[in-house]
Amino acid sequence: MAPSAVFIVGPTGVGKTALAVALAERFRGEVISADSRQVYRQMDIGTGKPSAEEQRLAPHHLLDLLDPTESFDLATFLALAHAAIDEVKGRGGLPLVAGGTGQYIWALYEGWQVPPAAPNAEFRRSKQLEADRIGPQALHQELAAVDPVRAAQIDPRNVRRVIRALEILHFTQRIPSEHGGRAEGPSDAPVLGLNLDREELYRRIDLRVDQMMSRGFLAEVERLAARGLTFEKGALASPGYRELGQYLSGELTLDEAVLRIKSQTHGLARGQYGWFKLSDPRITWLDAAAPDLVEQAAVPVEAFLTRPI
RNA sequence: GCCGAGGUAGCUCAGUUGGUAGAGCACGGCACUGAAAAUGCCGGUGUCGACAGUUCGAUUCUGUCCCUCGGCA
Repeated sequence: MAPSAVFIVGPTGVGKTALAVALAERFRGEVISADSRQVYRQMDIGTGKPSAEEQRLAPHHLLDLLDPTESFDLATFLALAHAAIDEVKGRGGLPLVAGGTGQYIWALYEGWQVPPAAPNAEFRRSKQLEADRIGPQALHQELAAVDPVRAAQIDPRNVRRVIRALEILHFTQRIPSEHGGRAEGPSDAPVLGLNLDREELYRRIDLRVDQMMSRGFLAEVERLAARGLTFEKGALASPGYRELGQYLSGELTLDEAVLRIKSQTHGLARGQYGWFKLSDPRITWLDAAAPDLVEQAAVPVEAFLTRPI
């Protein structure tokens, strides 16, 4: 069985945190964040991290674990999330996994077996150089020669994916496509999806970006930039941080940057709907704008808590 | 009121020596098993301001009108 927890999913800005906190208060729950950027310290405003008040109302896990210079990944998330879930259950609480990182959510829910090859920066760097030299197609053929199955699944132009497959091959000495699979059977854990029609969602996102700006987002980015951090890759290669970084380096005016943050965040939300599909039968979709949202969400949670074991 | 410039996609614009049009951004969709807010892929969404004239055919040429922006009054 996948972890017995309640999952709360949906695009950025729909109110996942608020619902998670409300359910936590009601069911003695604790929130486990499934968010690839909220794990970073010093990235508070731009990641929409739960406020101090929200964190006071309900215990939160998997926030503020790393410095923005460090890297985080799926396997680390899974280990930490499982540990947090066990810990919460151990004290009789209800784990509420809430977040917008689709890969993390489904990997946890479905029990993915991640190929046991830790990222190797040196390997990746040298393969990237190779790709620059011989071209993405040639690198892709290198993979196809040993693992045509995996190669067929990856667009040759997606160098990053090709390199990852080669990395698995190199460090495990096993064919990449033979890895993977799921360790656990289907889960009966409820997955609550928060939905908002696109126009309304964009309106809320735009409003939220403006609020972030008035709450000191720029100062937050200035502090990071002052440390000499770059915005091209890693934690800071994210909507908001990237654009304000471009403003600080003079590539954009502040108005342009804010406009771009909004549209980039719209794009993020669109991408999240790719992971959380309205047609997915596992997801119980709720209207995020419903006045009785918490009541509606409580129903499947009750059913889950009182289910026969 | 006069002179000039201009009205083409949601926005900023290009273009058609007459054969119903295309870029960027925006927007829509897809993939995803240790970078995932990452990375890669696909898609043009349109009364070419309105009406009339010339023409086989007008977004393109002509006329009138409407609107916008400058300048002069």
